[in-house]
Amino acid sequence: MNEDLPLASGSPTLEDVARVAGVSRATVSRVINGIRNVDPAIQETVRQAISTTGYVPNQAARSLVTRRTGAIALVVSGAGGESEEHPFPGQVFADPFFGRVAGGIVGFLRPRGIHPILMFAETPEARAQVITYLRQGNADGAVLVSTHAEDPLPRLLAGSGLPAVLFARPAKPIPISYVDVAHRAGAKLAADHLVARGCRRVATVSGPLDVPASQDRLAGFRDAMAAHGHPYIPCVEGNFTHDSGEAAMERLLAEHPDVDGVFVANDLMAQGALLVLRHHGRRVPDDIAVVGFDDSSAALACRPPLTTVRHPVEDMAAEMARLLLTHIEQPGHQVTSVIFEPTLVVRQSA
Amino acid sequence: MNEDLPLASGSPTLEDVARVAGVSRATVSRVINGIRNVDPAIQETVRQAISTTGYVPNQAARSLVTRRTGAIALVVSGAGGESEEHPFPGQVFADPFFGRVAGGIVGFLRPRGIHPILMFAETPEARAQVITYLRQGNADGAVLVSTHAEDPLPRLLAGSGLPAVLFARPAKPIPISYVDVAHRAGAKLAADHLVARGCRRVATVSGPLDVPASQDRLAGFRDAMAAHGHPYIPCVEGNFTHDSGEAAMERLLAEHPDVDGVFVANDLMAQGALLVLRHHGRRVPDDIAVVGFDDSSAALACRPPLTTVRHPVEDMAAEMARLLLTHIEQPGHQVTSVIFEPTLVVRQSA
DNA sequence: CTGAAAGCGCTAACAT
DNA sequence: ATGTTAGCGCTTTCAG
Repeated sequence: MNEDLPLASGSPTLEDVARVAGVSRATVSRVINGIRNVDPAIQETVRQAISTTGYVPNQAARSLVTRRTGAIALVVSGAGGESEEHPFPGQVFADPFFGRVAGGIVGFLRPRGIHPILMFAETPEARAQVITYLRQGNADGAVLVSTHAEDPLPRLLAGSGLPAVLFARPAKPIPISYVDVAHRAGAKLAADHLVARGCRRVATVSGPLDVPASQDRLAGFRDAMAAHGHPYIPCVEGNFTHDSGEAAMERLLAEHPDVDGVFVANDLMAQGALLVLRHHGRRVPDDIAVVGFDDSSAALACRPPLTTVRHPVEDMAAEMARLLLTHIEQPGHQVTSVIFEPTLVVRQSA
Repeated sequence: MNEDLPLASGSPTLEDVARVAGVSRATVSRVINGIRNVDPAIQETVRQAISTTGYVPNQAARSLVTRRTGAIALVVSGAGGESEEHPFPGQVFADPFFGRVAGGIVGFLRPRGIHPILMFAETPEARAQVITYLRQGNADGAVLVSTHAEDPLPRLLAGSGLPAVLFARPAKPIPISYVDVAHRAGAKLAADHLVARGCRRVATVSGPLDVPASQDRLAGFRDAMAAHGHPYIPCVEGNFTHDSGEAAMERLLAEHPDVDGVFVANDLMAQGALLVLRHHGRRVPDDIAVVGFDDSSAALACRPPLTTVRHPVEDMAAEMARLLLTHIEQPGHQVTSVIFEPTLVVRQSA
């Protein structure tokens, strides 16, 4: 090994390492990429050379030939029209839900040396930019978390032929892979629990009814309650925000003052509902039991702590990443959906 | 323009566009990169060729020669030791604060065609990976949001010579650029407001006292209260979480039952404090006034809505991105800090 | 098991 | 104003 050859200025390249180790570029490349058929002694020499030179591979050069970037896009998308209202994108990120998704994705991808590029797609321009960005080969594929039913991005993605996976089933059938939770089963868990604890006059606060998740939670809840002999379940529609939960609960109380149990379609709304109940002097769970959905950080911030249906977001996000990787590695892989089972987390609100 | 030349398989390259347009690669490159000195007629021909071929530039090839990736790392970092506790990284993302940072960064960077790569650096390995990742040229620089005072990453980054900017002043002096808010001035705003509304027995809940932001908010509050003739201000330390806010308020009430005003060092803790006050039957703001810090989404979720010191997080994040870009473009640029002035947002809690 | 050589697609001197 | 030509640093046949 030639210890003291002059290195070119700038950061060392394969060439430099090869010269120091007294071998060819190809050999250095082989040891770096862990390809066998390299003499152990030479391997050692090369490793030495790598550390004495302080060599790090140049990802651009590598990508140019392998056609892989080691990055994927993590797209948070809305339906559009939000551009004028906010000076900054990504307000939606205030929901702790997205942090959980990000955590799940990174947990799976990071050990594999892959990293997510964060993109918001709240306007038509932003959506077009996402597609262009992927086409330029800045990322090998995309995972998409969509907040609105009318979001056109899933279709754009499916049409582009780029590897992509959605969080949640699209509102209209689109040939694209996705992961989701069994919303109906989760709602049934809530219904069974409320009935089991003796609630007789049960109502629900749903999410926005144009999104499949909300529809399914509502339908699942009503079906389960019907099976328990409660054919009519009053419902007020919310939009998954804290404030809408308050408003919905307020209305429910006005229209059905005697409710003794309520299933709220997500924890953030349930938190708002709890505030309203307390304000009206209703004791939870004694006067009225409340079950949420998600088991987000909001559930623990509630008083009393919220009994809720656990949405395994991190596991789902990890699966989404895994699915994306198979689509990237096997371009012809068939469209797949993976459904997770929710569980009930019993705390004190019901 | 030669409409019907055979295109190579795969996606079209500059070469293909050039052939179709009947010009050289260099000319096509010039029009794509908006370099003048190109005949308008030829420009038009080239644009035509680009759209007929469906050409999109290959970013890897471009990066290889320009030494720019058009990506920066957005690093959320902790002090370490969190690896065993959580199966997934980024739990900290539950705090809406990070969503605001991300929004501010993207708002500034996206129009410039730059995107953030999300990285969590909660363990020593993860931190090393961040450095390696940057060295490999996967990103042109990093913005760092650190959650703990003992985080070693700022120092690693400063030592590496890679372009980087911090959110918030590091606990110990490090030669690295950062943006921050005038914590003392913000705390003074809170103090002045509490005094002006007639509070006489004032206390505070601070953040973790090993981080400069907490120290400064506490010191600024105490100084301002002293100036108003209140030399002794009781303080209970929290850690910026909802739960710690509850615990702190509980303790404050036990030790100083007669407090009539409290400055809580962030909104999440203030939310917890408000819950405790209500539980103890204290009316807010009549019996006791509460002022928070941040003006995060939690402030509006409080009952009553929280009077708080607005932390201009999005603007600060945008500035952080701007600063990083200047460091990337001018490698020798001097270390800089930018301090933002907070404002008081008066709602109903004080 | 190792080396030589041919590009990957693009930009940027340098010529013209 | 446009074309020619050299690479950027790496992987990967193909020989040996």
